[in-house]
Amino acid sequence: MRYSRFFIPTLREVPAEAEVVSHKLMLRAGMIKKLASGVYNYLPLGLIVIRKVEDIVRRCMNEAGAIELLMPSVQPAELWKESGRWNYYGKELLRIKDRHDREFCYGPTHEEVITDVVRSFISSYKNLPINLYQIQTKFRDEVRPRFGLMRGREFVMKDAYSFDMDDAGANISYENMRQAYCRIFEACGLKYKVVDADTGSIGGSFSHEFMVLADTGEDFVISCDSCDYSANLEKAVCVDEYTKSADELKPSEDVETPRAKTVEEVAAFLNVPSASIAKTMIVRVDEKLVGIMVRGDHEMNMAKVKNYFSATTVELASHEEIEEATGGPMGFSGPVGMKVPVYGDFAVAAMVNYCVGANLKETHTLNVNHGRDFEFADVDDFRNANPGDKCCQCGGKYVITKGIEVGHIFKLGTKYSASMNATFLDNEGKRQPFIMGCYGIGVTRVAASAIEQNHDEKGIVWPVQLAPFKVCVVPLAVKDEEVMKNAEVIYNTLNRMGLEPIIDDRDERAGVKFNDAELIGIPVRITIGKKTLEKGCVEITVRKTGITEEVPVEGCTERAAAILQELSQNC
RNA sequence: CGGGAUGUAGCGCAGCUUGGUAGCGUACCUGUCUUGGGAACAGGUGGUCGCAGGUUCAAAUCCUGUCAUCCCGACCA
Repeated sequence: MRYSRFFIPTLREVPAEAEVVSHKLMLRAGMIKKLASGVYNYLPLGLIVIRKVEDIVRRCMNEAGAIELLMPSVQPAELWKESGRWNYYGKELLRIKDRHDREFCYGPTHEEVITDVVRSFISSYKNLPINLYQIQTKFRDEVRPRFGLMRGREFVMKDAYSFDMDDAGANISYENMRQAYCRIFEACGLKYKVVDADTGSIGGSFSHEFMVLADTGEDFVISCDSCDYSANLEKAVCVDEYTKSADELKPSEDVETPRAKTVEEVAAFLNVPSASIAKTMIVRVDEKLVGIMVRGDHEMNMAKVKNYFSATTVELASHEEIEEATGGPMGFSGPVGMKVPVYGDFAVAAMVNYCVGANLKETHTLNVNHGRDFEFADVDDFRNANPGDKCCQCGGKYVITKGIEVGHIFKLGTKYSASMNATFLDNEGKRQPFIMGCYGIGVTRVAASAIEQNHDEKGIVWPVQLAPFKVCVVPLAVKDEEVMKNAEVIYNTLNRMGLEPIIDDRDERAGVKFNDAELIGIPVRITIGKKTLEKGCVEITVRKTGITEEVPVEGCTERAAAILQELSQNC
């Protein structure tokens, strides 16, 4: 590629809209351009990188025996009504109508469509298992798109769906995908972690997430410091490690706590540790209101609540609902006299003589005790894990790191095949629903997270595998015949060697070219200047280390190849 | 959806308090000169100041509404 004939609109300054590194650098490097909130143009340089990710994904998926197809991005409402998700999916589903007023949606995922395809054509166990995938643009009307490609509304995703005749087969398909995913992220040169995950609204029985570790990640990964357990925050199990204090129960008393609503405010006002306070959150589980109590220094985990009640929706109650449930205003809820059932976290169940809201304006009650003042409907794990908590597998300690979810695999079971009547005949001639799995990779998000993980103050430092160009040939004096002649020879040789070079043939000053090459993150730069050429040499600079070496013109391309080889192995 | 903020040239920003010819840097174009780390000089192109109302002789500036974007939170295969 010739730089002068290509289209890389780099920016010297960061557009004000960008907050995180990958977003800033993608804008500055001329990879993307925003069209609307969460909707981006993929400019040529960005597209090359996205295609690289797609190629790796495609290769690994094919090797794993999956078969590519392409489904429509616009889907009829009927299929979604059939699976029950038309109502369930909520506002994230972009619903549209055609000219005949028929309802459609822009596909956020394709379980319905693939199930429809498979039930139409596969009716015998002899054709199973099968794993079909596509790489396609999705649209999810996110409440708050942010961070550029990291959380866009429109994005490119690889989604695969497996169909098996029985549970054992489905487990094999799942494991097969898990391994394929590891190969994919390794091939992309990313540092990642596989974690236990909640199944969320896609449903199903178990699930793993693939997290790229980066400080700017939106997800928290809980892992154990002494075994291989890791899970996302929603899922990470908090064990009941508490022993109830044998302290004598004190009589309870109401105290006024003016203007103190939050646990921190109450703790500060009463001058007690927040761990001696129990907060009571009113949540709406489907249509029912319940109270959930967690220790003041803990956070309630909505996913755990949702799973405990096997609910479809769990939301924090509105102010009106809180008054309805407690008879008191928001901020002062407590379990005593509550009109709805109260559930306690393990940690609360071990507390004695604790402080709770009194269900009265600006009042809390001290020395409350369950068993005496109120009863729990049940006790379970309802909170987020904290660093230092006991590992649920080995008793080690949890540590917390940030990650970006780039892949998610689910074992779906018969969720869709049952609701959509997708069946086959088994070897006894009996009709059975397919056992399904689904497997997603955020292709555009992989590109963004690669930048989060690989950058410095000068710009992007692409892993060789994802670099839009592998070598940047920089002739310093475009008008110098000797320099240009050598640059062209080197460039052509690199091209023949398949090293995907770009030659910066622009009539720009050295600084401009160096800065752009560094910004867009080309792994290896070959600099051809008059001075070094007089010695029969060129310079090779490695983007990642910044180290420059002088090598003879003869053999400089082989040296570049060797460096690239080494770089891709170190990833 | 709750809270906060911002919309002025491709990008980054000033001007608004106290209404009176729309500015700076960068990018872009032309020329001279320069050429190993974002050169210099000279000249130039480009904006109905987000949009719609209102107040006023006069609105980027004041008022009302609206739209868009961003941040925090809630939510999220």
